[in-house]
Amino acid sequence: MAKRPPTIPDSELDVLKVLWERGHATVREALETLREAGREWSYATVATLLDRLEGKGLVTSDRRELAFVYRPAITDQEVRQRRVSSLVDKLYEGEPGLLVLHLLKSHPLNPVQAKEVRAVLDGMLGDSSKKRDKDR
Amino acid sequence: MAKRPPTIPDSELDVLKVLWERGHATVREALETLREAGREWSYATVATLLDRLEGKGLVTSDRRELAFVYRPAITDQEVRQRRVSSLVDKLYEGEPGLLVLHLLKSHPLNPVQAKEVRAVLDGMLGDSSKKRDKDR
DNA sequence: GACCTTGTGAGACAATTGTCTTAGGATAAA
DNA sequence: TTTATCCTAAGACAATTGTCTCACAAGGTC
Repeated sequence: MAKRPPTIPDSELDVLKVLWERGHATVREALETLREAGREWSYATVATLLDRLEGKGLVTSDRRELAFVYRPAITDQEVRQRRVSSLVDKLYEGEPGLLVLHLLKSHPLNPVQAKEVRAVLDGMLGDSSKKRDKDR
Repeated sequence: MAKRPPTIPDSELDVLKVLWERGHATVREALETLREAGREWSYATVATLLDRLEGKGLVTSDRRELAFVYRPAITDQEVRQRRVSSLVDKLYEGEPGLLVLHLLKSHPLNPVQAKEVRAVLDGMLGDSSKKRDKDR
């Protein structure tokens, strides 16, 4: 019975992001980074959030010198993965294609990205199914 | 100051989905549909959820005969829109393209969808930017 | 009328989230 | 060593979410 992955509330996510960016941080360092990013939290709030993240196994801590140093124990990719899968399951009938279509329609890409995406798609489809008749 | 849109917890979303499917429903009808879909909720729970949804302005109710009849006041598209935007903002630096790329890599599409997506992209890019050199 | 069946209203209650206060241990500075 | 700092521990507290219980009203049934 795999217990389902812990939820990551937004506030905790913001803290986690700091750890991803910096690799590791003490409470105070995280606080400062967050301040710079516009989050007006108190020291204790950040400490609580790191604590909760540790409780969920999403960060680890080890005591160096005075303060605890926290490091992420989950990657940003992993978190994205979870969020996306959950979104697809909940609102797109488990069909990632529907989400992609929706995205393209409602959130237009810039040309550079669009091309990049198309390249990936071409790769995925493989030559046989392409409609590049001219090449024949 | 537009007050930010209300959050829609998962349980409420499940109820909302029933209304989208059916167009409208009483508490009992919603309960039954949910039961069929595997949700083992009590009548009161569904009533509470509909009530909360109404409090948030996401459904309306009018009393026909005995029971209240609830109808969605927000479309599924709207909800999807919100969730996707929030995801993009929170985990993809506001760049929908990054999400699309991620999706394609981690959740492969079936060929039909892939082609459909490519068609949309081609439309979006317009002829000028295509790399169909052969046409020149 | 006395009784069910359905439905609503009003809350209860625990878990999670968002934020902070306060007390006390270590460390560094005077 | 007295003070001023910085850190953690412990928990407070309100809002939101997930679920439910219970009392009571309105409509049928015998």
